[in-house]
Amino acid sequence: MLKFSKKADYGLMSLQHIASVQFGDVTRARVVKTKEIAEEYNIPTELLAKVLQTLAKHGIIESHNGPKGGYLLARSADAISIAQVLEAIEGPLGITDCYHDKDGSVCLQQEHCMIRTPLLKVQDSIYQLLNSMTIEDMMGGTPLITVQSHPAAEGVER
Amino acid sequence: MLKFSKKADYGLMSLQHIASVQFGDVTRARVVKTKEIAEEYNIPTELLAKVLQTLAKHGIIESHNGPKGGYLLARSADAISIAQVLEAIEGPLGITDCYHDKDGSVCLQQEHCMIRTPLLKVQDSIYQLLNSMTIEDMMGGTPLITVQSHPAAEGVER
DNA sequence: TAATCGGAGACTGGGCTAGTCTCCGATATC
DNA sequence: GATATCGGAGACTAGCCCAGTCTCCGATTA
Repeated sequence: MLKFSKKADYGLMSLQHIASVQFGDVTRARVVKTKEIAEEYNIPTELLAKVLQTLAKHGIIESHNGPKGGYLLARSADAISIAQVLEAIEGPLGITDCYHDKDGSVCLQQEHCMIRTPLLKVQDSIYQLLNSMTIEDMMGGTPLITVQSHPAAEGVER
Repeated sequence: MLKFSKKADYGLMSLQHIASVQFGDVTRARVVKTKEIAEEYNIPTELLAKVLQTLAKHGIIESHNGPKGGYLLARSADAISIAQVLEAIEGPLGITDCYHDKDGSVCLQQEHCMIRTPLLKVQDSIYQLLNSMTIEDMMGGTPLITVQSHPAAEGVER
């Protein structure tokens, strides 16, 4: 449950890789080709291409065509949050359907639904969590995120 | 992305309903029938039946057969966390596949995967969040969960 | 002008989700 | 003890979406 898609995994891996090539060792900074990432991480090249195209379209990475082309981060690694990457690849974050009913589809349960508001808070908390972590945090550094427990719920057994 | 399944929604709604019937007004405490919930919230009866059976099998609610039968919470509402409900219905929480490779399937990316550890921390944080909120929190009370931001990531634009 | 990049869209197979159907067993009531 | 009303359970189906493939195009550099 609550699983990331493979595309999201591939996207995060790629960004971490690009960041490490681009910023890890200044003397070797260069653009990164799709094929290079695909081979290193055993990802199907053409699927990865789609993921990178999506990230480029959302302004997270820059694309450069032609021979010697490839991708670069569009901004520094600490300015790219996991939430941004996930939203680019998988669309808007939404724990339940009823928070983005673009079309006319109305939640059949809404007349008596009591759980909408509490779940919205959960969703916001998850979003904050994902938005507070960046690509930089995934490069060797250990993330320092903690969650403040709800006092009334302490001691819920597992 | 990161969406709950409909079954999970139905399960949470049902538990909130059962809890409010059972504990909301002591003079009217009674067992709750599947059909009653299904009709009130416009949920397909037989699908809801499956969800409730699953919750019963996991010891979250008690079933009573026969006429005048139905369901009751197996413990108080503040002892049932959202995480427990989700795990019962959707299986173990796992943001990425590679955290529960029961069978021999091995992550093809694992040899160079740098994002495993950081993502595990994200997963734990989400779990804590879901485990700190209970059915009781969904009954009128507003949940008080907050997330402590990662200092280095503050100011990441959206 | 040719080789090497990314851009983009159509297409497909498979697995999962949501929902249906059917039959069974337990129990309360008369 | 017969019967009606509950839950228990498993097979089945339709549809959606994810993952991955194929193909062709445009841009750029040498």
